[in-house]
Amino acid sequence: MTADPAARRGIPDATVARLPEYLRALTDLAERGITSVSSEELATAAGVRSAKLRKDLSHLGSYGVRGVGYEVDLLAYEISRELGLTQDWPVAIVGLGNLGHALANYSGFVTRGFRVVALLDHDPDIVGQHIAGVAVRPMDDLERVAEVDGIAIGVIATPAASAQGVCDRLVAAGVRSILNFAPCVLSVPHGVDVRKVDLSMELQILAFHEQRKALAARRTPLREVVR
Amino acid sequence: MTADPAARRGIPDATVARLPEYLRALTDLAERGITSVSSEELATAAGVRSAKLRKDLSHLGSYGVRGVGYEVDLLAYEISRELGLTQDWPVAIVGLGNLGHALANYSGFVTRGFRVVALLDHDPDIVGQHIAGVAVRPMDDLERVAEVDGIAIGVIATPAASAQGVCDRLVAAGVRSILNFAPCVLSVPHGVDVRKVDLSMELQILAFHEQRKALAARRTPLREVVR
DNA sequence: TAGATTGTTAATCGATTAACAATC
DNA sequence: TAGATTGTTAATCGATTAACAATC
Repeated sequence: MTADPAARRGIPDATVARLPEYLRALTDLAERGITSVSSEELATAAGVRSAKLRKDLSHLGSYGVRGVGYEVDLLAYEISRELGLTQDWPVAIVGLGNLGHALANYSGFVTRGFRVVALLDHDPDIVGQHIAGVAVRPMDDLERVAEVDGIAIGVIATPAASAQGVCDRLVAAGVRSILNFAPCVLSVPHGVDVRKVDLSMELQILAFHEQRKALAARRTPLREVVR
Repeated sequence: MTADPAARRGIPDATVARLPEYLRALTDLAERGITSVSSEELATAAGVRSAKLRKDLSHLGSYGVRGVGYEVDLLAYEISRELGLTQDWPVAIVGLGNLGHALANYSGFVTRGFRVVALLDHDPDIVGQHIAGVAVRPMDDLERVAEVDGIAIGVIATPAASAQGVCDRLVAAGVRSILNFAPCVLSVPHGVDVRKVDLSMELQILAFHEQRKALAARRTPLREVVR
């Protein structure tokens, strides 16, 4: 259909979601001085099956050597490039309560192409504070900051009630990628990506499985139950 | 195959992962005084299509009324029960750096059946501090705490290097559900559930899509690019 | 009854897996 | 060459979607 092969090259969402995990495993290996790795070894380090890993990597290109494996540095670089981590992405965090505060200090944000360049909060008591070396600015500055600093990714760490309003302003200011920590659904126009992290949702999913284990143990007490 | 229908009733993982979102939407509706909702309305509030919502709910039972919709309170209760939130789950948080600190104070953890009953840290400077009304205890207390308080869910918010060790001790102490915030893969025996939340992974997935949007805009400059 | 909306079916779509030919 | 491991194929599995009969 499309002539341009790069335009066609659609990497499946499930694969994209695993690339950061592969990259993390490769970084670990590199730090341990390991220069070459098989799909079997890398898959184990990333917590997947080797067939899935090879299938995933095949979407990026052919960076392995049959009979040998993958060169750690090369593969790490190719995944980084595919994920867009060879560029620099300016990030703004909106809402600096406990969670926003922790995010601003989170080392995983600073590394790998992300730069937290702006912190914004509504509360006059928080505005002016320095967190992780960055001054917290008032919400009024949002549009100016987005333009001047060229914010690519907005992190929303406000209460749910304010999240949609903040999101609307970020989008109006040209931000097309949103990471939402507020426990609510955000509606955005086409072309804007939202990813949601809801800490209590994860706990609830665990509770579901925990409950099933408790029920199963009660139903079939074949082994002794851990006290 | 199995005689017991409850044992057979396998709710798909994808459905379980959405139940907390439905529950959140229902709680919002209830707070706004809305007592009845159609699948179309609830689906919009939860950010999914109505067909998917109805399919998901059909796995729990038949709690709607044809031609009318769902009673908000009833459905919220049934989902809560299915998720195991009508019980009380004692939670321990290990590692009280910035993130662990934020988690201990996170209101989403306190509500809905979860009780943060224990905080543990390795650092003598942190041990003894009170966070969200709970005293931080030394790591040596882990096994005692797990038994005495009956910890059901362990939250790991330590650096990656310590995470597997902490996980092993939690599992040995009888904890079968782990929420891992450390950026590493944990290996656990069969019967133990691990869910992982990696904040930087989410950013990386956003960066991938952001990069594609930038490339697409460059390739086909049909509309003006937001400056 | 007429209108509305659920619960379910059947078709489609996408992801996973095992197996193996290709090839280092 | 012999041994090892990739990249790909084809089969399976599970999730999504649209459509509609059931039914309030």
